[in-house]
Amino acid sequence: MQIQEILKKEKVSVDPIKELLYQEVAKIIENKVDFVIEHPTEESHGDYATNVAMALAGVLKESPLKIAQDIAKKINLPDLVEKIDVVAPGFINFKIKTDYYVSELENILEQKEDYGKFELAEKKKIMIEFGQPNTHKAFTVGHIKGTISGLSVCRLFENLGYEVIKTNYYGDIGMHTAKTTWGVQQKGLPEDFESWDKHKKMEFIAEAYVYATQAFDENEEAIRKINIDIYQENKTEETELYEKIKKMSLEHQEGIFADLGVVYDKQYPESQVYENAKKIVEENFNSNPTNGQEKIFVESQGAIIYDGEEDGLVTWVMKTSEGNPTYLAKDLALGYQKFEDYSDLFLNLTLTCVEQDDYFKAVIKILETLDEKFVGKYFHTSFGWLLMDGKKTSSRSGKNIKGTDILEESLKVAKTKIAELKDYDVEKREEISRVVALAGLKFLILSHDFNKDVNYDPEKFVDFEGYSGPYILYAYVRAQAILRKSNHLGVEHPSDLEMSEWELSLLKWLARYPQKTYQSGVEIAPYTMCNYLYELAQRFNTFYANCPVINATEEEKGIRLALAEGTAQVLKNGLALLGIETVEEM
RNA sequence: GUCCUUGUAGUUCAAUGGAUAGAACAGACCCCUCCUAAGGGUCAGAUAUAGGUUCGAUUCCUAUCAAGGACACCA
Repeated sequence: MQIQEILKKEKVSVDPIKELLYQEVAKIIENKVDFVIEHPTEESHGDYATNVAMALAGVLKESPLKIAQDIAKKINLPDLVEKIDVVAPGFINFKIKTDYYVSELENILEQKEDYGKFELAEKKKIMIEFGQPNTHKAFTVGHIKGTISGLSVCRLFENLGYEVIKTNYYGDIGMHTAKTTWGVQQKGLPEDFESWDKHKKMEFIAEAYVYATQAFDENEEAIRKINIDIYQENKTEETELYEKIKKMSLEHQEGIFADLGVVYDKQYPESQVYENAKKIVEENFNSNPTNGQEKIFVESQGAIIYDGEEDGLVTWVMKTSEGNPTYLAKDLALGYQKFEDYSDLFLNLTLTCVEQDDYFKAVIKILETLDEKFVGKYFHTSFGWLLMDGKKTSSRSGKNIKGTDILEESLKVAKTKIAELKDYDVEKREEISRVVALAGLKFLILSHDFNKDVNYDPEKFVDFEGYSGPYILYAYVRAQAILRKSNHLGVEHPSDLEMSEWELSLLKWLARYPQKTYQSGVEIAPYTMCNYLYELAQRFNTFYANCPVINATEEEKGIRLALAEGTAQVLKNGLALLGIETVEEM
């Protein structure tokens, strides 16, 4: 089963009107056929529509239009339906009273930051593992993407009502650490290294890794020795250096996580699961395949492997012929560790780049085979690459773009842009640039389906106009400006007053927020939230251009101010789900 | 070769099996005496190919083509 299906099993009320209409229609047709209540794409058709007549036409052998008319006549219309229409080829459209949407707007203003939050009957824990950088190596753009994506998934799950445990699993052991240690040793640490700034230090480390990788073939023996010393925790000059680099890497990473707004609840260093990984492989190693033991790992060419053929998978090495457990074995140990630390864990979700899809199929399959407690609990989801100019970057090539580069670049562009447009003092400019830059980068990354790659054009950087994070922030800022200048004292919304199309369009879209947060969460799809928020900002901007608020007549003013306030609130709530902060001016 | 993912305007992305396939950027125009023009408006422009399922397919199925990824001792 997919994790999405499990999440969808929780009974929560997402859209009460939809549920009401569904029940009423269902009563009439007596479960003869599946149908849906949906929002028509074209809003002039109505607020809700159903395809029930078309679906029923095949069963009843009658014209869908006639069936639709019958149903429309028979249906017991809820009070909040203003109008019902039947249209060719057989759609039944429902128009909802404006009063309902006004009352939903009241809910927004009352519930504020709690608007759109779901509550589950039982608080369940979900662990989300994301980020996973390696120490002794550059923090790549992929890690940036993973961290930003993971944070958003955490926020979305929290919004669904789960208790989320943010987890990081970082690679502080293995050949890459040995390579880097060797590389640094060869290059020699500069005298004044300690006084360098952390990014510059890290750059030096990353270069040492590239250098060692290129020189690996001629120096394999020396590097492998370092690797063994690290694994065996031998005290040598090299392992001391290894520890020093590790400490520095971790400080560096923590700084980046903080910049991105992530604070982990739990961190698992790979070195910590190493011993257990060994044990798991040994305990499940079938040394004599002919004795009928039901142990799943076997010997092959000096290594211990998992033969996944029966399960439709390939062969994976569990323990190298050198005797070290592989990353897969360590991931198994990590699984056990997670469930030991949190025995009441409802689900685990590991979020990585798409290249690990098949690998995690094996991890999960093996975990489920080894222990029943993992069945239906351990999941993996992936996201596509962050491409530079349509191409992948590699941490081995010299010309790679590091994670910190795109953070710095985005900040630089935001600063320039603000300096061009506004005359804020330095402190204010710094703070606004920081928020705007992150909004731009995060929105760019989150606005794509996880199955797809994201293109980052280093020339253009990210857009600050149109479909972008700053566009949404800007709408928020405009709404806040209105509220600041209106000295509003609570908001009154009358009214028998006929609303304009722009006001109605905004009002109705605001009410969609809860269902969009739900969809975005259960489908693990932050991009759905991006699309919603963009359209909200768009509708607000159109409203803004057509409906003066502060200079409106007294009777118009009530609802318009409420719309501005409601929009600001929903934008803020939605952006928070993406891990994006707001600013009051920009 | 086997398996997985993805093919929609010039470009980057949308569209729980539904009504006229939506946006943004780039292009051509228009709008600041009015709440921040990082904005609003107008025009032009797209479902890889061939079958199938369905009342209805961008969406589901099959094949082909194209791009990317995974596939034994690196993580």
